[in-house]
Parts: sequence; structure tokens; C-alpha cells
Amino acid sequence: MTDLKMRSVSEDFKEEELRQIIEMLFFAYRDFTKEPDKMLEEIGLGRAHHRTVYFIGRNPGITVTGLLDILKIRKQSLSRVLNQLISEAYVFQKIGDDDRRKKLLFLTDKGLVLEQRLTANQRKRIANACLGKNEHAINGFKDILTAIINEIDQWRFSSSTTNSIFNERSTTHSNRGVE
Amino acid sequence: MTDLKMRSVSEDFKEEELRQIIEMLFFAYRDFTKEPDKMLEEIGLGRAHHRTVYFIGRNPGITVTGLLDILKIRKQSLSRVLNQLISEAYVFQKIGDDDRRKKLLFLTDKGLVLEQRLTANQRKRIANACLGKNEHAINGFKDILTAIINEIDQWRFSSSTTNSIFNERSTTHSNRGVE
DNA sequence: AAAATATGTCAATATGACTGACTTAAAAAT
DNA sequence: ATTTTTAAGTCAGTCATATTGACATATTTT
Repeated sequence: MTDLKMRSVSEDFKEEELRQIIEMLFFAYRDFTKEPDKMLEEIGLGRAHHRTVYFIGRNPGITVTGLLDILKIRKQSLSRVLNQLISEAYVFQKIGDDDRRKKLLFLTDKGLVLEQRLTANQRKRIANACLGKNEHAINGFKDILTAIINEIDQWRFSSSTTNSIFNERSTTHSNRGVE
Repeated sequence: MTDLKMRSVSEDFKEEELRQIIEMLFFAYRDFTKEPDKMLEEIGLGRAHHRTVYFIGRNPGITVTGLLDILKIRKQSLSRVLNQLISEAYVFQKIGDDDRRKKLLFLTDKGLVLEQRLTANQRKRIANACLGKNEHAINGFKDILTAIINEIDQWRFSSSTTNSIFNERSTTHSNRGVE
């Protein structure tokens, strides 16, 4: 038998609490993605398309490399997804002005509508979950969730009360070099 | 153009805050699963095996149906994963005493060791994320995370300060019938 | 005896990811 | 001016996870 079972009460409590959180993350993420997945399926798209549409909508003019950097997947994987989104007119490309190798990505109106439909569902779920919770609870939620993320990507939520989004995306934070 | 862009400042703020949370969930879950995924890959297993081993370890004697109920996947999907775990001696089955149709699932010592290794990684990530946060923040985190979960599964975390685990699993909450 | 339950299995399919190798075009560096 | 690096794209093959539908078997309940 492994000798993993002998530990102090306080250790047991911590382990129990940590396991509960592990499970909450599993159930929460499973349910968080289920309804959008269903919507997507009806129009022949998948979760990968959702993420792509989401982050293009969030960062208009993002490059392919920028997207790969966020999604942490391979170019070949993104390629199929992106080609489908372009051929079905959810996304369009525009050659970069300064650097003509770059293809800047944008949502079409059709893409915007899809993105809104998917995100509205998830926003509602989050908003409902926050209903009746005070600011401390919500900030605690955001702080700990952010702290779970690998440091390399935490800058995206540089909390400081300010909403990080108005860093729209200069040229990517030139993060690379780490990891 | 869609007329989605005209909204009040407060609505914009809410939308912005909600989108940040949506993104946090994506990044947190991606990073939360990355290292265990890597460990599993080295021994020829995948994330599905992780979840199966985890919940068997958490609910010794759980039935196949019980697992399906937690994982919300099809019997055929679980079958392949479970068969591999059994043939590679991470899991063993025991015919039910009261109902001999049921096959109760348990981890072997080998399975226990694997489960501990995987969970230790995730526990450490969560524990680090909670470091320096006060009780209010941690409770806020747990409360909101729980509230994101579909109601049908929230009983698993019936907070009431008590750790829900010592409801081991009578016969499943006999949830079905809903959804 | 019939119906429902718990489990298992065959076969086919879709999706999202992976690896490796290679091309093209443009920009940057020497 | 040539070489190297970067950005993007593509071909081909593989793998893991999940799906659906159709059945089969044993056991328990009605």
C-alpha cells in the first residue's frame, strides 16, 4: 500500500479543499462550453472556431502568429479552422500596411453576429453566477482565477483595477522569449 | 453594420468585465490541464484517462453509470478509456454484492500513484494561486465558480462549510430525469 | 413471463489536435 | 546584394476524444 493516507487533519482539510476546487473547475468549464458548442454544431463549426472568432473579435487586426500565440496550437491546426471561417465569410484578411507579409484578421458582420451570439450565452452564465455576490467575492474570484494562469499570460489581465483591454494590442506585448 | 456598438458606459464596463472573466476561464483551464496532459502523454494516456482515474479515486466503488453521469460522455467513449485503464492495471472491477449487474470500480495501487502524481500538480497550482489571498477571496472564488456550474451538479459542492465528500455516493443522487 | 437496468461491443464518423517537411513572399541583417 | 529570418500557407499522415446507431447479455424488477 502506498503510505499516502497518513497525514494531519489540517493537511487533509487542505487536500479536500483543493480537490473541491479542482472538481469545480472541471464542472464549471464543462458547462461553460456546452451551450456554445451546441450552437456551433448547428452551423457546422466547433469549439476551435469559437475561440478563433472570439479572439479575432477581441483583437481586430490580429495576425495569424498573434492568434497562435494566444491559442497555443499549431499553425496547421489553426489553418483549417481559419480557412473555413474565411470561406464561410465569418472572417476576412487584410494585408498589413507596414509589413506586407502579415495578414491582419477581422470579423465580418456575419462573424460579429456569431461572436455576439456565442459570447452572450457565456456572459449571461457569468453574470448570473456573480448575481448577489459582493465586490470582494468577485475580485477574489478574478484574482485567483488569474493566478491560476501561467505567468506568461497574466499580463493580459494586469488587474490594477483598470481594464487591460485598452491596450488593444500594439504589436503583441512581444512576450516571446520566455517559456 | 450591426448596431451592437451603441451602449451605455456601464453596460460597456459590464461587458468588458464579463469578457475578461470569459478569457480568464479559457487561459486558466488551458494551463491547468497542460502539465498533467504532458505527464499522461508520456505513459500513453490522455486527458480522458485522467478524469476517469480522478473520479474513481474520488468515489471508490463508483459504477460505470455513475461515472458516465459525472463525465457526461457516452458509454462507448468511456469504454475504450476504461478498458485501457483496466488492462494496464490502473483500475480494477468488483461485482456488486447487492446487484450483480453492477461493476464497482476501484483504483489499484498503481492507479493511486498515478492519480496522486497528476493531482499533486493541479493541487500545487491551485494552492499557489490561493497563496496570500484571504478567506473572503477564496470563498468568493469558490462560490462564483460553483455558481457557474449547471444547477444539476451543484449539489456536489453543497458548500454549507461542510466537505461534501463524505456523501461518498449513495446511489447517485438519482439526478436523471432533469435536463 | 415481460420489462427495465447495467454493462459491453461493433462499426462508422467527426473534430481538433499533433508531427514533419516543404514553399512562397517579404523584411531584416550581414 | 546576398543571406537569413519571419509570416504565412500547404501536403500528408497520425492520434485522441468524442459522437451516433444498433445490438447482445446478464440480472433485477414488475
